[in-house]
Amino acid sequence: MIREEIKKLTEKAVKDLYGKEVEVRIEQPQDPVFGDYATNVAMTLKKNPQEIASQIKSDILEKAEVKNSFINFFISKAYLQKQVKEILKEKDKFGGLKIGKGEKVNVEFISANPTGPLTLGNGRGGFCGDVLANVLQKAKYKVTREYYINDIGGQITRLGYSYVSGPSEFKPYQNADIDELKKDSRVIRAIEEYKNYPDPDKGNEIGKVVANIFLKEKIKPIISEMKINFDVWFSEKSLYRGKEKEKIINEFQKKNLVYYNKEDKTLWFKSTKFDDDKDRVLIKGYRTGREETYFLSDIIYLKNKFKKRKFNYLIYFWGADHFGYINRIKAAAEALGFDKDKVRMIIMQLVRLIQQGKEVRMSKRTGTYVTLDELIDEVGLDVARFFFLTRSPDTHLNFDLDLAKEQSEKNPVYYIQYAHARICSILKKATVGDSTKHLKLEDPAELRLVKQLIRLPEIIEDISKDYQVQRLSQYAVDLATTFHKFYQECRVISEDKNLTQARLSLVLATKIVLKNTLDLMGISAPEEM
RNA sequence: GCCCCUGUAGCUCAAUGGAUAGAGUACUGGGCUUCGGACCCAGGGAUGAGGGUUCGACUCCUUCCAGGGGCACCA
Repeated sequence: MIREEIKKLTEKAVKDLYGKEVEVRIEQPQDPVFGDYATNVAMTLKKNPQEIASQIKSDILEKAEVKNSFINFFISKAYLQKQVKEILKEKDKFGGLKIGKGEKVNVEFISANPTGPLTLGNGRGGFCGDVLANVLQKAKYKVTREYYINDIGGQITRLGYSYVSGPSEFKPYQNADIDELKKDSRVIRAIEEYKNYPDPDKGNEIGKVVANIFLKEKIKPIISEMKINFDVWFSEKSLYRGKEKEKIINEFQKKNLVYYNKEDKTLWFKSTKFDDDKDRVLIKGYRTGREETYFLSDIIYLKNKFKKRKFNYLIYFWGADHFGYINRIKAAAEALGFDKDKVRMIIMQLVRLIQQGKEVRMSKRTGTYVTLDELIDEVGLDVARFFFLTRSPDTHLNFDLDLAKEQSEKNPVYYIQYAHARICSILKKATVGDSTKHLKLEDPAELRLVKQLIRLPEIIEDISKDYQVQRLSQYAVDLATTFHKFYQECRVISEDKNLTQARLSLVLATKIVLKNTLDLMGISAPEEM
């Protein structure tokens, strides 16, 4: 990676001159007159930039020039020409890094309750989670994509009751698919059983039957339509099969981190010892039904991930409504002796539905209900993915289906795909020869394109560090733009055989990088459009 | 009341504390006898308001204004 190499060169120069070990930051200037890469190290060290610049010598650089106290680096042609060959050699491996060192990462996302269809918010978290997982994999982390199924608890019980006493018992998804599922023989059987033995817990049984059907027949198909492959579907219920619950409570007792309230028979975890606002209940008291809180499940789950399955990092994609949960989960991690900094939550701001300029609440009855599969049907998967992937998680997303439909034809994703199709069309007209020979690439448009190509590993590195997935779509657009400009400036197939071969190699390299980028985003790279 | 997020061009969004704040879209005007015009080129337009830190602030701190989310023995 060129940025890495420049960084090392600069750090060495600083060390040789001043005997200091410093971490140098290499950035990319917006204006090309300031070079391809630049550093402000002279300013931060309060040293003479010219002195440092003169100390840096390498054939990867054409020059290192000082302007406004920055040191500006210009990459040499020879280096760029060589990089094209590298890309052709690495093919789909290009962009890959080793920084993950094979460490295990668990990325948990969507994890929607199996009590209703997937929403736009689930789509947002789903696509971002999936793409982050792809990127981390590319950076040599061992990634597990995981879906946590809430198949136990109040939601499920209420869902079950809604089949017995009508939809009003289950507000969030009134009418949603209830009539359809009421005709299902499995559901009918569960309802019959309930009627024969009207045990309060049976509501839970019906709920479980419905939830299972929902998961299998509604959620999983949409997820495969989203082109997301989960490695693990983890059942919350399964957490209670062994003795983990008791073990954890014992451990907390030994560490004096729990207390029991006799009056209402609740067991509390002292999360205030770890930066949480208040203590949290682990075992519920006066309510009927289940005694464990969701929080307790999550503690068992966390331990399962860290201890039993030996993950090095846990990443959670949550909606903003789960914000308050961060501290208590981190508190639990600390209490169990894990490093809380290895538990990372990515909070996605909520998606609101807008119609005719006003926010509307989801409701099937009023016809203002947009589900994820509806969106994908309407605009296509590539557009849907790109739509969510361009926005930073912090953006409060106002979703207007009419606007999305109207703009889908102009979506930048087509601009990127068009570049790919154009490349394929050129490559059909000629054969790329021996690319190990010297590639005579000298035109500014050619060199700009190569510089853009070799940024992919840098993007992977940046995303692996800060999880800002939107960098990737940003990059894809930049790359497509640079290619289209190159295409405008330089004719690929011409009388000049050497030049044609050099340019064909460059075009093929661009195809590889573009395809790798689109693959990471889960977006198709069409040969023709 | 306390905690978190947001406010950038008409609209939708970018910008690891860096140099002249970038794209798309919309609008205006140009460019194909040549590899795909779903393209390219040019133009006007923006950091909510005030203080502060810094050589340097959309970015960090602070006050205010506006919007969203959270503050459960729900998930």
